[in-house]
Amino acid sequence: MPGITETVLSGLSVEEATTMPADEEGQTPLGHRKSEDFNEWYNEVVERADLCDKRYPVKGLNIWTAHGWRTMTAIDSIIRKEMAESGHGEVCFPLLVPEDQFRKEEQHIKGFSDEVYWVTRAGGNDLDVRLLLRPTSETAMYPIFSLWVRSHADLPLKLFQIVNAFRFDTKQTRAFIRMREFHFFEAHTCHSDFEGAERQIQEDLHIMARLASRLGLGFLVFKRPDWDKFPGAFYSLAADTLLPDGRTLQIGTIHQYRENFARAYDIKYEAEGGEHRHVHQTTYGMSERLLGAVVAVHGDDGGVVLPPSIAPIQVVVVPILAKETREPVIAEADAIARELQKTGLRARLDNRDIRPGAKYYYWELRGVPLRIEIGPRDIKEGNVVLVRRDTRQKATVPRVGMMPEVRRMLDLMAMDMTARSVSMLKSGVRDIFSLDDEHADGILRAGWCGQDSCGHEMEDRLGAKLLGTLYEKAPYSGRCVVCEREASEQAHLARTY
RNA sequence: GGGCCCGUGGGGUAGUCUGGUAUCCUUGGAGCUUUGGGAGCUCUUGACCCCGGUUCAAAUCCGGGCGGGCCCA
Repeated sequence: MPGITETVLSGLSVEEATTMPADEEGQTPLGHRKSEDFNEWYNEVVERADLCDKRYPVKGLNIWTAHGWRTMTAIDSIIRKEMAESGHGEVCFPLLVPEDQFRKEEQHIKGFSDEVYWVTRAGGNDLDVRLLLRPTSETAMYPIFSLWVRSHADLPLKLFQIVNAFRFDTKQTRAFIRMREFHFFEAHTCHSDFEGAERQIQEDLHIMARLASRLGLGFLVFKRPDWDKFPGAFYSLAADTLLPDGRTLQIGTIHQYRENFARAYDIKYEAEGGEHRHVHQTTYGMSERLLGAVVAVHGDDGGVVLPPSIAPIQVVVVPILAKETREPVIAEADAIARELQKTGLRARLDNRDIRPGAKYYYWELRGVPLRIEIGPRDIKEGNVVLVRRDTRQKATVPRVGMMPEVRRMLDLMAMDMTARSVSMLKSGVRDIFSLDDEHADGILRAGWCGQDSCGHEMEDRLGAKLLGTLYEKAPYSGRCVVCEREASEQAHLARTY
């Protein structure tokens, strides 16, 4: 990546990038280093970067702060745009689901009943029909879908909502990654046949790819093993990204339901020939984990690093003030900020009365992609200083015509972030040929005959979860690491979040 | 599911064993001053998770509750 940057910035004055703002004693702005203690680093950075407040007195429920929420809703905006372009309508169903409605699809109940929150009383009386807080909205939506879908002309039905959902997860909670109340995107579609649903899944995968690219996240799509598919699904696909500690994080899921839910909820249409058929359904789910992944993958010892696409502030202008040159410098910095805003960038002037260095640390912690410094010296020379957040590379560029340079640097940063994440993912995949092989953290790849029993054996012996087989299959011929029968696929395993 | 640890200003902590004035850092507020990578000084706001017990006296000891963290399966 330095190669790319140097090429593009050639002709400009580029200073050596300072890798990390460690002081002489080696102290970093945060109390923990990402490379040494990822867990502590993550827990500290989400709060210090002002993305959330974890002091709400209920475990697993955090507060979205203004900065965190703007970042999350920026991700939502990308999703909404994708939904609009692919012909999905946005809806918003109620949070509460009546118990009897919930109980209609057997596998689905089995999968979720241990995790649901119940509302059993209201206004001092016990409820006749208990209500539950949606853990996902199939059971809220599908009885209504059966009213909405009447004929083939109503299909495909493509809807989505972005709402909060609740799951009483007993595992350790973690900001954005495992919450009991979480910010949830769910698309639900109905199709006249299986092929229609399959085409929908292809569209979802393309959306996943574009979104991940905008977030600078590398990912792999797996077909989950049967025992790990979504409760009620015919099959499940999942997008997993790799975090720096070698564990994977599921950031998106796509499910083929076939007619499973349609039968349980009686969602039928009249076909052109007059006969009545059940619809085929799919769902596509993502959550605030997208933000968690961005923080975990891109952050460094100085704080969060946000991709320009979702940064609430993309460029911060820091004036270098001195007593006698104060007014002209602020005026110039303000002019720059306004110009940036006119070109459509989210820019902000920081004219607080604190030292510039303090501002650098402050905005770096919050992940602002680009900083512009302007002081008396720059004004005299007709320059400004641009500083990238990810590499901390500084470039001095002429004040006249700086706007294209700002754009270019943001674009470069976005591309480099994606490239780094993809390369980290690639280098994190390792082949093993025996269950006794020493193996590092990361994604382990091993020949698999496809039998459940061999899959479980791998999980047990390797202490990892079977993510599944790659959805886009690479040709493979080898032997199952457990039973040594011929294998035409590779199982992928990892410790997961 | 099993085990371990911990609750002290907004955040991080000392004090708890051995009961008696609650420590330090940071943050917040005011002022002076300073500004090309976290400046300094002065003043200032702010805390012992809850309930009960023992005691002249409880952050400290005892019991219960609630909350939180970590490890293993």
